[in-house]
Amino acid sequence: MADNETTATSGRTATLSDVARMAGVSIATASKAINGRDDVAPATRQRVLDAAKKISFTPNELARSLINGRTGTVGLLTSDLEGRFVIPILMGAEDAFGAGQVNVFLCDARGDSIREQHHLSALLTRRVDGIIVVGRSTDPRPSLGHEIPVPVVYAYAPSVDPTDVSLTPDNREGGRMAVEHLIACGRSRIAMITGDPEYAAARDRVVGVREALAQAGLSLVGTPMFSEWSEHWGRDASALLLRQYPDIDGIVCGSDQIARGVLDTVRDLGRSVPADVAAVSFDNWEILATNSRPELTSIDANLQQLGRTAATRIFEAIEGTEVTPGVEYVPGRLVIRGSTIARR
Amino acid sequence: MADNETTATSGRTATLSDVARMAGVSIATASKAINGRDDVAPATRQRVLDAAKKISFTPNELARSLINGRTGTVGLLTSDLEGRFVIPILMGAEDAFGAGQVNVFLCDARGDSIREQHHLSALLTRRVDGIIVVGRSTDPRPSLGHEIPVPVVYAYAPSVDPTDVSLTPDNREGGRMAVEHLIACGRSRIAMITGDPEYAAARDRVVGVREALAQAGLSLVGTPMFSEWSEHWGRDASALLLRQYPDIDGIVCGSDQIARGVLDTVRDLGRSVPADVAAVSFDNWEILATNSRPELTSIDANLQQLGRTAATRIFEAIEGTEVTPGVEYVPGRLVIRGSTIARR
DNA sequence: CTGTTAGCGCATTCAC
DNA sequence: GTGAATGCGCTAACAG
Repeated sequence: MADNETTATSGRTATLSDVARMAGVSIATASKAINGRDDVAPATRQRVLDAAKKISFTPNELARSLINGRTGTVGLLTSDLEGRFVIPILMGAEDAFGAGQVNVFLCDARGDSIREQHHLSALLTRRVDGIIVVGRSTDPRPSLGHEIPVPVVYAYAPSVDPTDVSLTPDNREGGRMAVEHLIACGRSRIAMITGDPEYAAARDRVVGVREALAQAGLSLVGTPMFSEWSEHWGRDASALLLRQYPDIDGIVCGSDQIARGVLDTVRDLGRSVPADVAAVSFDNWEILATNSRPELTSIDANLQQLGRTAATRIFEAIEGTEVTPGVEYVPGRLVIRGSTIARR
Repeated sequence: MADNETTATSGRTATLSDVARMAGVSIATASKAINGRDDVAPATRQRVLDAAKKISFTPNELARSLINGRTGTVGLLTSDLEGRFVIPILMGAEDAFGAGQVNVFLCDARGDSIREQHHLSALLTRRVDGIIVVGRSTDPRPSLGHEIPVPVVYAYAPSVDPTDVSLTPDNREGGRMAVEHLIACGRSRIAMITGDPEYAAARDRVVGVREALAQAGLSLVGTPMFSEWSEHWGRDASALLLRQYPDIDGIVCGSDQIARGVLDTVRDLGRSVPADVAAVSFDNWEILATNSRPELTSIDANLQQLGRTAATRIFEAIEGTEVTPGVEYVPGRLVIRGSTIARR
């Protein structure tokens, strides 16, 4: 039960020399045959391939990597405990790399810089070809520095160092999109309830919101309400807001969670969404957005796209292409649901 | 901008022989010095260490692995797109392995068996020391077979093959815990609303619920309501249920999402949770459980613990310890909040 | 204590 | 076309 026979002659995993011996050729020839080099006689190649299959030979990628200096692996260094951001990014990266071509080491630093350093050295020691650093907020994070011998791309949280390559959601543009959509829905008395003001995401969205309002000759009703990213806050803030400004007809919510709270309160107050008050939020966290009454119109940050782009940048850097440093802002997309446009 | 000088003499990453040359010793001695072997003169060791630091030498783990046959990596093969289950499991596994000691390749097969096969070969080619397979439900999944030369542990979704090693949440016991808690809260008219009957998780929990009720001389009010794992269903089902059996005083919900829907409806009907109706659910998905009114009492599947155990089993198998095959059921834990016991 | 020798598994010259 | 030789970076016996 303990030993896993490899269907083969030996008890160990088969090596190329096993294949060569079995096919009656040299290791070199076996290598060429298996790697599809064209300077091998068709008959010989077939013999080698048959032998390889028979003993279920699996090339040892470690040995290959040792030779050509590339491992076909990248490290994904994250601090995003919950995995809410990192997973879509990881999926996007896997897409871009092509499944099975490149493998990803996922390391969770738990927000601890010591642990991050440990993981970083582990990754370098394993000779990853590149590193994607995923932060847990869009606030700039410390750079890993330039002493790292492989390309590094910062995703979600940009690096504070402008000479690094960073990708982050365009929250300002997101704020604009939210307001433009509300205006398109015929709203003009628009307020904003958002999360923790310590977060750049919260502040950036407000900036965008104000810009779009100004451009339409409007301005925010009341001041943006900052506190926490929770349903509780959404409930409390909207109660206060609607009491103070009963004629509000549109609310931009800093997150789907906040929007859920807002919906609860509006409902409790006997008003209707979207007829009386329309709500648009951020994140497009499906589990929240598609289960509310009504469903939430929300701005998706396109994280999977962000992951794909990150992978592409890594690739380019590996290939030697010049990658322009700096922060690249990845646009979001508006997903329209029932909280802004009534279903019929 | 393109070249990353390694602070060192050459333009390439430093190797052990660079260190040796610089310290004026042989490669072998340098190796011993760096690896803390005790047959090196203190002075020599210091010279080597200094040299290594100066050219920022990083040992090449690939070369090491090639020699000792172990890579210190494991593969996490998942089909859980959303990452809701896989992330806690991954974190548990990282814990158990010890951060930095072992690195994890995370591969998402997207529920596609072709892609899974690709990832599997990629992992084997990279010579991972073990593989953890994480399913997206607790329904048994196909085995990867026994031809695999490294230990495999199935987590969350057990393997259909009883000779494989599997770990899965104990949903039956979870069902019992839920009912026992409701009974302890003084409830006796208990109903159940749960998700898709195709899921073993849904069925297993019902079994546990019935067992615990029977043991207390009670039985379920009505029949278990199966449909989907959504808030919508929770709302609809509870409306129906409470109309049919107005004297219900406890509801076991198949998931936190369903519970959220139930809470909405109970509230809409002018009844109070937990005073009139107590609700307990499954998953303890914090974002849902701690943001409702009242917060949800929920059964946590202890996935992080499950991940830790999975890693431990892999470890044991690698070390040659005999690991008993079969399905191991990991107990959950009850997290009590306001939906069963009123806050004061 | 230190250095020499021999590989780990494979790909790549370059003669034959 | 094929195979012997060389080396990727490192460790593990052995000699000295």
